[in-house]
Amino acid sequence: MSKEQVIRQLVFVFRHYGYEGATVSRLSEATGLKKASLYHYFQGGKEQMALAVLDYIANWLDKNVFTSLQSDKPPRERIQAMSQSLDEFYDCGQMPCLLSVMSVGEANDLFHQQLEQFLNHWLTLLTKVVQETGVEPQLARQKAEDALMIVQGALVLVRVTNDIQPFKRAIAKLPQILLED
Amino acid sequence: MSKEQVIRQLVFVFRHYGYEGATVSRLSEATGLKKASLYHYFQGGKEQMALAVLDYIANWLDKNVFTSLQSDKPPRERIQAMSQSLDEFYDCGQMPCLLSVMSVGEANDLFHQQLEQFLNHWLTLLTKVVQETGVEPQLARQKAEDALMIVQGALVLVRVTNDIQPFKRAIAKLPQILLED
DNA sequence: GTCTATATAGGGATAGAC
DNA sequence: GTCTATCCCTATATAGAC
Repeated sequence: MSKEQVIRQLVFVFRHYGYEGATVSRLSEATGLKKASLYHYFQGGKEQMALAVLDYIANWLDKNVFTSLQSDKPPRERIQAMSQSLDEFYDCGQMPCLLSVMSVGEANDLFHQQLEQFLNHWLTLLTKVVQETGVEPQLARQKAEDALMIVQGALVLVRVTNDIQPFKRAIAKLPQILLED
Repeated sequence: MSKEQVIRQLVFVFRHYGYEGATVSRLSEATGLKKASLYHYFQGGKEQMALAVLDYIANWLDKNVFTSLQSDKPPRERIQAMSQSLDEFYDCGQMPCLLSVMSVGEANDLFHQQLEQFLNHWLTLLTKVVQETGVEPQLARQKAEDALMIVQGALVLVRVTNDIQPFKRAIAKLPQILLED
């Protein structure tokens, strides 16, 4: 089992249980590796496992979302590409976001820097795309924030109601939020 | 110290740390009561403390938000009253929402029923207000969902960026989301 | 690399004095 | 009602065999 395959299992646990809920026992069970083996891969312990997960997620989004945001296609197509990737990334809203679950409690103390940097990067890229459509910088930034807000909010609603429709609608609404209104 | 005052301190810890992060040690420190004293108030232990917190929050929102949603004033005024109460309830976005932090991991297993029932109640009341303005039931429900989504999403953004402006804007936008568009 | 076994700290929870 | 002292369990982490 490659290290990347291990990390993918860790991702699942951290996203669903949060940092404090992601016990080494659960991480061990999910990966099929005994605790000592996990510590062989990640000598910094659970904190390093979480960092590896954050890094993996940042790379995935960079490759699948941010790249298409920066392509040379028209803004609308780039937004649609992002929407599609997000639908996959959040598994139709059923997979929680690390930004949400890692910005709470002890995890927030440990990883705030990474989370903030990542979110700002995302917002900056989105703002640029909106600006290209002739929108003023400040308003473009607000639209970018609105877009991420509705996605994050939809994920909360889905978790609580077990209904993925709000997420589907939020994703479908992204072009309108960013390009119209 | 009255039991209500104790619960108010518990609320703070659960909202900021989530269920698994809200250790009895932290709860003890926050309330100024030693562990054994907490167990005197809440014989069901930490789970009962969380239930008391959920109950307290539900009552607060019922009294301060839901009541004004059901008043006999015009819809716009009721929405504005709700917005104002929410600004207070979330302390300008700096106080996390239990719906978000308790819908993760073990807490979600324990409290899903309460969370879902509460959220559905809120959505139903909001939907009714929107319907009164002549909007079809299905669209009214979507507007209600959009409103709660943007608030929940704003709370995530505030936690990660340490900037309360997105929350302020989300609150200010509620009348538009619910009554215009 | 992966395991069993174990060390150490902190979690939730209780007994019983005051 | 509140406390000190304590129990048991699980959490994180490590040692060392294979």
